[in-house]
Amino acid sequence: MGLMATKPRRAPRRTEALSRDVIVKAAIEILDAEGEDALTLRALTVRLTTGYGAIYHHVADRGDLLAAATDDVVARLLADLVADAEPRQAPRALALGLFDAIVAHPWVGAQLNREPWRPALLDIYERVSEQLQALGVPDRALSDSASVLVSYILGVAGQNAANARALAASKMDRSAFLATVAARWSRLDPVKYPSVYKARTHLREHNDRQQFLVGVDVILAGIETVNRAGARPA
Amino acid sequence: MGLMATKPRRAPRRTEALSRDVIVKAAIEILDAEGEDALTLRALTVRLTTGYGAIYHHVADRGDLLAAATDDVVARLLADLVADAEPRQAPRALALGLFDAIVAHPWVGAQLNREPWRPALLDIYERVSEQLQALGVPDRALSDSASVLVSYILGVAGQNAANARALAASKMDRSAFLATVAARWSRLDPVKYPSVYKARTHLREHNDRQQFLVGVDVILAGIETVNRAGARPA
DNA sequence: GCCACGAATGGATCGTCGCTCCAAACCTGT
DNA sequence: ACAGGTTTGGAGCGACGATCCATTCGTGGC
Repeated sequence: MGLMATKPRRAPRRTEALSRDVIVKAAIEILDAEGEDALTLRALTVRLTTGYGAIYHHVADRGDLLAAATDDVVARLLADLVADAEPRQAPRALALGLFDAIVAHPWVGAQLNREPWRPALLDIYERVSEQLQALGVPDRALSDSASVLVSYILGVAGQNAANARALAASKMDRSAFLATVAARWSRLDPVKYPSVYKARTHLREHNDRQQFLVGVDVILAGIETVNRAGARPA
Repeated sequence: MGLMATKPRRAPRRTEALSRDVIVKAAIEILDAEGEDALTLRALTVRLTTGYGAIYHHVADRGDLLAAATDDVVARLLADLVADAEPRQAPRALALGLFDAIVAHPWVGAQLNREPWRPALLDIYERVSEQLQALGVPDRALSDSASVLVSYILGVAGQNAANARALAASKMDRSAFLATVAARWSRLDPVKYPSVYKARTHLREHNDRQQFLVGVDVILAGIETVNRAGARPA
């Protein structure tokens, strides 16, 4: 075996140590920049200039990584959202903070829906419960009330994630995409879909964030009404 | 070229004609029996004893197939749900019908969340709008009100789909799975999660269906309250 | 009666994915 | 110096969705 001068030595080791945290941060950057489908283990190895083994040494699997990224974003958000002094505004502020975070990171919305038992959603549920309790919701109605609000937030989060995915897949910019959607709605049969058809004119002035807030207000009003009226009939 | 007596003839053609509808029905059967991950094109070719080409001739791609299956289930459901004469009960009946359908076909919940612009959800939105209108919700508040309810339903649907996926992945039966979940909740830190911890005792007597209905009532009460109180301040 | 042509079909094949596995490289204590 | 454990890099596996093309069927024109 003579000239093995240039035998394919394996690549040198990374200088900075790898860690679960470094990997999660890199994952978040990929997710935010290119969407959830872009987070592949191969893309991660390229970005971190490492191999699969190194990553799987710190992370169980892709699901674990997505969950860790979601927990990270949600935990940071909840930490930043200091409790509003005004109890009546507190749930709104919390909900709006979640909404904004999910708009900024649509993949978080998808993940919360995919695995609702992970810490991220538990934290959210806990915070919502506390604020509803501070608002005067009786203990016996707390878990039901919190569930309604959390389910609503999850629903909106999921739709937001779906829209972001569709936008990314269409490879158009935001305004062109919205125009396409509006055009498709206008082509709907007004006989089969009278309500949807009527709503299409509002599409231009439509504001997702404001509509979300209206929904929160409706639910808060409903919680109040139900607990005031139905004060334990039994 | 002597003895080609047993040259590998391709398999004979199917006798009954293939069609988009036959394929969709087969997909629904697989989805109901084995969950959404089990719907692979290979499984479909086996079940239909055919090849990929035949399927892709009738169906654009896997997403198209899932959407078609969802549209089929939802359309059948909405057709069966004849309008309740009593307007106050109509939205509840609709919501409950959707809930039951999604419990029976958890993959429908996931798909509604994944692609909320497809006909299935449009139909749902339309029906909800009609019934809210019949209930006396003013036109200007219709789209917002319908959105809240639909988003809530979507949120619950998504959680249900997630639970079904987790149950299937765990390969346990339903009661063993619930016991595992309850055990995990009991191990939560009561200091960090006081509200969740308090709610754990209700887990035994917990009824998803009833909780869903409570949520619907809360939202309906909220819609009514908001529209009574805020009668156009401007 | 036959043939030509489009529609329908079966299956080999491709590229990509998540993940496993193992040897190489590194670290640490003795 | 060296042994044992930890961390790293990357070849390779099986499964997936999707494409592609040769084959086969059905059918309308002559």
